[in-house]
Amino acid sequence: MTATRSPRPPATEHPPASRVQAAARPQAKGQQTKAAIVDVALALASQVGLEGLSIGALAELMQMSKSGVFSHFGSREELQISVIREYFHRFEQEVFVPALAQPRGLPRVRALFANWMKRVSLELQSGCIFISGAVEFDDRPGPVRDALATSVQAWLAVFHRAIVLAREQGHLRPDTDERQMAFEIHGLILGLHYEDRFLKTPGAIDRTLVAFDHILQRYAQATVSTGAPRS
Amino acid sequence: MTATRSPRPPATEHPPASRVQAAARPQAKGQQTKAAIVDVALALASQVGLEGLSIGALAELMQMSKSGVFSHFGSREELQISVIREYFHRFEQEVFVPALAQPRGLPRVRALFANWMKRVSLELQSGCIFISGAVEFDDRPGPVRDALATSVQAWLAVFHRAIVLAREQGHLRPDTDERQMAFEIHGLILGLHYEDRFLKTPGAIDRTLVAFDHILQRYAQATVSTGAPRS
DNA sequence: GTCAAAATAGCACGACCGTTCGTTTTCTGA
DNA sequence: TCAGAAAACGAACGGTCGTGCTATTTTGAC
Repeated sequence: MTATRSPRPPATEHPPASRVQAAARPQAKGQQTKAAIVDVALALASQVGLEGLSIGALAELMQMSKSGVFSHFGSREELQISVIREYFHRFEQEVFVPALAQPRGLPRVRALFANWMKRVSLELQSGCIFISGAVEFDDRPGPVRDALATSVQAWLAVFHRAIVLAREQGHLRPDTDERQMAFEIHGLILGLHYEDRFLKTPGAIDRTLVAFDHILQRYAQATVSTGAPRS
Repeated sequence: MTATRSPRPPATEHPPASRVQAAARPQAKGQQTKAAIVDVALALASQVGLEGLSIGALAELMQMSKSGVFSHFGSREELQISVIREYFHRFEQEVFVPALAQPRGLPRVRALFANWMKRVSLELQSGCIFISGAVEFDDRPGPVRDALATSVQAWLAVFHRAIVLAREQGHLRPDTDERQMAFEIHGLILGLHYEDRFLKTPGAIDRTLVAFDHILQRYAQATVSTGAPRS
């Protein structure tokens, strides 16, 4: 409580200058350890949730002392926020970046959706923090919730942008309400997460694909190919 | 899924015979207290989740001792299961039962959906345990998870049944895949919960209503009125 | 009013929680 | 090589957790 100063360990934050010999001395020991902790913490939080993430359990997995782990973050909240940032980064790398290989428009939207599905279904054994976190923090204000909401909104904005591009490319009907379409697709992802991961409904993935097609059929410009030939 | 019979536990447990003078001696003191505890526990769990539900906090709210609360359940898991059963019961009373006033078919489906939306959106300040619980227990096997899944599946089966009736009434296209339709609507509810309750996206309710209309337009029998004139 | 049974209280337990702090080890750069 | 800094440790604190146990109180039927 006192702690008016908070010495602010530089987190990852800004790697100030250094950067020089790059490969040779990639980062100080501390940063390296911290990254390893966040890595394990993310895996742990994917199983037990951000709220279930405990420093003791994390220390055991890391074969470190509790205080050793703790000192890298200064508080549990900061650890949670680090995990959220890391998850966002991976989400970008594994969902967004690969989809850029597809041309603007419906093909890219399809790729984004397919990658997104993978992140959420049982294919990955680990859960989606953006979904579990939303439930855990939906009426618990604070910096963790803020970080989570910011990350999610950033991703949703990216997806929305891809839809806008698809309309501009003429792949979607000119009167398409892109936000409405994004909302409907987001619902599909949440449905997939629920039915596949919790209820383990057989065929949930296929249902999601069919539903996605239904949405596309509604919004797609009839005279133009919707992109993927079959697959 | 299994649940060939569903023995229908009458809420609290078995009030074996008694039942006789009904109104005069409604229930033993213990049952009464237990019901009051479950009532408060449900409200608490709606805010902090089933995992966040703690006997200590509950005892304080009840102005009872921890052991006094505890002895009614024998374990925390049993408390959680009691809460789930109570939530299911209220869900039935507030979502399902009122919709029976509507005639079979699309009108009843619409009513079910409208009541379901209310349960999930911010109108009620308390969260939906079927949704938060799914995330908390999606990879945590055990009796609590089982109770939760059973309740959810029972409700989804009811909703599915209403759709089947709607098709049989000729309100939906004869080739309607009722499970697919139910899946898509379930996704809408989850989307509403996420965007309204967590992201607080403005207009989430309207987006949900529009999306519901889109689904109806896809599946509805074109030659027949879809039921509700406007509302 | 009596008395057994049911309900509740009180207390203690071991475990784990996040956090603090002083010490010790390890790393790093000149 | 060696000092200074960074990192990790270890023990402890005050809490809360679920759960046993034994008293004590309350209840309800006779």
